[in-house]
Amino acid sequence: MGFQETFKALSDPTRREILHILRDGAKTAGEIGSHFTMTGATMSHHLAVLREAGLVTDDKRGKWIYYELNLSVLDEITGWIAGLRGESSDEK
Amino acid sequence: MGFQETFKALSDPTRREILHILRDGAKTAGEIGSHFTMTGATMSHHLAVLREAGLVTDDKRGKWIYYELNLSVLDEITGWIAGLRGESSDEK
DNA sequence: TCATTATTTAGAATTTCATCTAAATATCGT
DNA sequence: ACGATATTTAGATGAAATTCTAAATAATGA
Repeated sequence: MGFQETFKALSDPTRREILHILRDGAKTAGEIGSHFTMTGATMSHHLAVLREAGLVTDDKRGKWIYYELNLSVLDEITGWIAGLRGESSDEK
Repeated sequence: MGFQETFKALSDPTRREILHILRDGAKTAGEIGSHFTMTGATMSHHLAVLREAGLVTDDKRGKWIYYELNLSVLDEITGWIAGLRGESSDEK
């Protein structure tokens, strides 16, 4: 994983909004997509970026794939930021 | 400003390392650049991106331009992440 | 004022990214 | 097995980002 993929994933407004939508629980790709005007293929791409960054997990149940927020990666981000404040940290 | 520029700025490893280098105080563009192999022009570009995102401030003193970390923007990031944990926040 | 040093700006080359359309895969219900 | 639905994959396109070289700007010191 690493900060590279995480920050890249967070650098797109659509993807940040997706995370926001997932605050109150898992949703299917379709439900998430219904908040946007882009095609399903584009949504699928964004969800893949978020998944590869570890920011969401996916869970296939029958016909649907449920996406859910994964907060632990965000903890690493807050940790990295804390490291900038003096507690010396190694990660770049 | 806004999250767009901030996350974009943080999504590049060189720029994250620059922030790290600035942990222990302001440094000139040249001092910062000496940690990397890229040209001064490229460094200047990265510093401009960080400045536009509000992550650093610059202070011209004679021949040199000192760059310094600005932590307040990073507070907004931690706030945004906290908002993902339930405290409903509006920003995307 | 002239040469030198520090840094930025301009413009070009290459790569990466967001998005689309079309096609593929998988599952469900009949 | 068939048709409909949910989602992904493949391939293309245009826009944005990173990096470079070369030129410009600004400040210093002789």
